[in-house]
Amino acid sequence: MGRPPCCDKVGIKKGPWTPEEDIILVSYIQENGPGNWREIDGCDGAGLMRCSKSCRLRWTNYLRPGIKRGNFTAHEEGIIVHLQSLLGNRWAAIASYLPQRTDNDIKNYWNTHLKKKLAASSNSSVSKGHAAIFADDSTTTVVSSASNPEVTQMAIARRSPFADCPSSSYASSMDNISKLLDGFMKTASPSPPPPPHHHHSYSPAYYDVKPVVEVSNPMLSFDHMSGAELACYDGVHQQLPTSFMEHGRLNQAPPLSSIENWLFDEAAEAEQVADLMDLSDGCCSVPMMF
DNA sequence: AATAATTCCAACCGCCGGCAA
DNA sequence: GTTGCCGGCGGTTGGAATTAT
Repeated sequence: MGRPPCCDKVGIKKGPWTPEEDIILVSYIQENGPGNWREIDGCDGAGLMRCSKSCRLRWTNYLRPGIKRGNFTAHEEGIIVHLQSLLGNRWAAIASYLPQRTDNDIKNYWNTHLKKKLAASSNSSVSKGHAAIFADDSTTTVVSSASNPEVTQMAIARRSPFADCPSSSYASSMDNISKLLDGFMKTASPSPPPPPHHHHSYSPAYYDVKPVVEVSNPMLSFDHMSGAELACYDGVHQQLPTSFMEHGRLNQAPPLSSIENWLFDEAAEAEQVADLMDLSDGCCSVPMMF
């Protein structure tokens, strides 16, 4: 016998999320923290007629803290290209090196941009051992694709259970949510967004209410006494969940292995080259090597 | 201005491993 | 030990947005 069955699929909503649903989901996670997806779905607590899977996806790919949206930088592009050559299509593993980007984002970017560039430049390959990057009209492309098991394992190991809580600051997502709320308030009736549901008890361990010491961002502050980042929800400053703290920017990344150092050193090198190319008005006839 | 083609990306689907009952 | 759910992952798709004709 396994676990009791999840809710049936009758009445489960699909398709694009509405601002109202986002608000409800954010409110629920604000109360309960990410991870209790089983309890979110349509037959239970949050009041969303969405399956837990859909909620998790919406959170991890769109609403979660620290997500950076918009164009990829040359640096990010270089890292993706480089790691893809080493790891293959292990988007989650690649995303662990770009905490501000979701695996879905990286996958989309690869499929819509980088793959084409790879195809376009595959005729003229230059290698440096395992991978070669080219510059063609302001872009970079990888050519070879030798898989490296050591790097693969390393990347997988980096994908911690808290990988959904990125090593970037909470602010960018608070910004996301702020924008979301702003957009919602503009379109919604004068009545406020639905209040958080309280089907689950408030957990002091998860959201400790702390006095605010310093506020540099309307939605984010910092408690020097505890070293905790405080998020402002509903006008109340609350300490971010432990998972956020452990993997937030306050937490230093684990020591890099030589291979990781190598990856980032070369990525940084690529960025410098890209910057130089930007300065030279996009003249990219010079091959860029990793 | 209208239509077609292309691009982009949010969301869904199916599979798998881990784990709870 | 077995069963079946949950969470995570990668592949795929549908439709909105953008660009080209």
